[in-house]
Amino acid sequence: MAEYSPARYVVLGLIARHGPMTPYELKARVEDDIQPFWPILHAQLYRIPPELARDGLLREEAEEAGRRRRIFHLTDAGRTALDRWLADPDTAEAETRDPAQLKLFFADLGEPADIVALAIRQAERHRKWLAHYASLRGALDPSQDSRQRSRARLLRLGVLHERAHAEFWESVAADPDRLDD
Amino acid sequence: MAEYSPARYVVLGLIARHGPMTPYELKARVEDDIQPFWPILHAQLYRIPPELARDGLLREEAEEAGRRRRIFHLTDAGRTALDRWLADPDTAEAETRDPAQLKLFFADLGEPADIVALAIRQAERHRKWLAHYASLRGALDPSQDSRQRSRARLLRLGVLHERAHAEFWESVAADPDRLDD
DNA sequence: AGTCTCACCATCTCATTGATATGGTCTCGA
DNA sequence: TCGAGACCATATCAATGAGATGGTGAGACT
Repeated sequence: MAEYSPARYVVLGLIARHGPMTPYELKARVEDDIQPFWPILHAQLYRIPPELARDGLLREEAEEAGRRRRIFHLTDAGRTALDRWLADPDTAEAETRDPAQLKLFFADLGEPADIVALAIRQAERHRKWLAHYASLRGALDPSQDSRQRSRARLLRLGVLHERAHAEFWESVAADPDRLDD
Repeated sequence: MAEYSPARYVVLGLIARHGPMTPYELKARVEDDIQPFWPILHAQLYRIPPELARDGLLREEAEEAGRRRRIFHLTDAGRTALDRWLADPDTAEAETRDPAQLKLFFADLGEPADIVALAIRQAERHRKWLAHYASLRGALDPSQDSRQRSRARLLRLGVLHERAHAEFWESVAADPDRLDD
């Protein structure tokens, strides 16, 4: 059984959920919903679907009229691969790349005032994301269907994550040497 | 002024803090302390120092005896570049790549039981990291010096982060449809 | 003394992704 | 009808990812 990168399952999953799609539509959906926990450059979304089609997990269909965009459909093989991935509770470790934590790590090499300036900006940034996730969540009606519930579940993590980080940076701005949680 | 990637400042910072180093020592320090918020493949730590040396930010010195390892020293130009980076409160956005969140995002396409299995593993994983950070923090004496305080500050974020995630996944395992925080 | 073994250390290669520039196409309003 | 701007797609080159491979030296053991 072939091993695919997570980005490929993003493509399979989006098409499974929303129906046949062009790379351009994939790009829009990834930017809106997926970027925060799995960033994908838009160019990738033009490279990946043809590869999946070559492997039989998608089927390409050229638009008849006008722009003749390339529309990708899920095949049975694609659905099977997706199901297998979803059913597997094993996952690779999460990876984070946060330049702000890097600067904090090396803070002892710089001026004490730098920490505060950094912390103020970070707190602001995380507060913004927190508000964003909270408002997205507010717009949902999770009693509706399993898709809304799925979305609400993940947005809850977004809220908790951003809240923890916002509070951390705020506390650093207020007192860089605070020790307790 | 040239723009360097964060990985380069990791190299400059580690050498600034601990003195002249070989790539192998860099590798060990990165794995121990930096991996969680800025992963770097070990091969990079053999590519980057010669590049920084070419640009004058490091100076290479071959070991005299025995293994003749390549030892890299910080130059004045390197120290200046590092200081400028540390003093700049602007940073790029943090990036996260978490396959578990991806599976959670697409959970509505799979079986309800999959969510629970996934959540149990994730909770376990985050609990482990939480214990790890807590114990590292316990081993510090932050009244000592600014380096220990710096370390303690960042470990506090690690603790808060892992706690938030562990609690989230535990709550998902217990009740996948829980809505409140 | 020889040699064995393991930890230590370094580099190379090929595939994949990152970053971004470039360029075509359609719609709509002036 | 002809611009302007949104929509859409691909190409290019650099950087990083992933991991295989191989040398070196110190101490253990015969």
